[in-house]
Amino acid sequence: MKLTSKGRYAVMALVDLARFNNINPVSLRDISLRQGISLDYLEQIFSKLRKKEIVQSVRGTQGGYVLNKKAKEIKLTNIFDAVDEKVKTVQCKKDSKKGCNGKATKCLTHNLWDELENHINNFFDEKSLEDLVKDNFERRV
Amino acid sequence: MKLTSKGRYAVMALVDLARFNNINPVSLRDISLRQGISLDYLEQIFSKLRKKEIVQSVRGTQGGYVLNKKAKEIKLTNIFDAVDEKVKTVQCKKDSKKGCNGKATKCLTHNLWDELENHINNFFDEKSLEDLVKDNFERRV
DNA sequence: AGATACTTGACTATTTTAGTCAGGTTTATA
DNA sequence: TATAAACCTGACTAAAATAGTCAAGTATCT
Repeated sequence: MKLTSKGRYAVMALVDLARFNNINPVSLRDISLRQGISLDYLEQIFSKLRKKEIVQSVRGTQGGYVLNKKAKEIKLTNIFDAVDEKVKTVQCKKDSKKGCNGKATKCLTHNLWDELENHINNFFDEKSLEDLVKDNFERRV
Repeated sequence: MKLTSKGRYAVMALVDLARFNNINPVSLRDISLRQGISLDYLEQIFSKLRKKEIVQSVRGTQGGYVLNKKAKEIKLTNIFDAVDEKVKTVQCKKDSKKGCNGKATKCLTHNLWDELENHINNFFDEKSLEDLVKDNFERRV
């Protein structure tokens, strides 16, 4: 089980963005330079973040991106969701009423994966962008 | 982020094994049939489980596998570890003394991924094979 | 007008996953 | 002792996912 770069980059970029947010739109170019992430890749990522209304874009010179909500209201869940980084533990198809994979009963470990999924999602639900920025600021002092 | 089949299969197979453990060695063929996992793939998985001393093999006719420890003492951590299913969140190389990726400071989200890793591992550390077998038995009653 | 920066979609190399396949070795039992 | 059940090992591979790149725009500030 591995977290993908896309998810990590999205979070890194948003933390970077959040730190400068109050002043001006932040250009992807700046984020790219500061965080060492390819500009083209960032564009893909921000396109998704925009569609999910996590950021707003400002076109033209001096343009860039701005948070679309307060940092406090942006949870990790939202970010991962936007870039299609879902936690997925169970493959069992749920269409058959009670069982997994067409069998009559749930597979031996069905509940386990459900629990795990909840456990991880709880973590993501609780952490907000604001938390991350704060944590970062404090470490630096 | 996705759990791979190898990890899921390993856990499923061990739960299956644990249920019959007290009587006789359980053959992979039986597990394969009951759980719908390819025999060849199971062999790969059990080879790893054996090397990490989670199971013991009994060769020859009527042979199979037996748990090498009490179900209570086998934690999910051990299982995932054995089949190389580690939770890996951070890519940052740790060799540079304080920073990530050769930079002077930790990357903006370093602590976050560490926390997440711990959060997930806590879950794995606490769940034992026994818990899973019990949970399964209770559901069935 | 020109530069900056967003926007979109197609393309691709690499890696990982999820197995398969082939050819063993060991041992209980008929 | 022959044979079949079952473990054991390593090499191979198709398919999917990942991590990007590339190209060709469009919008807007100065």
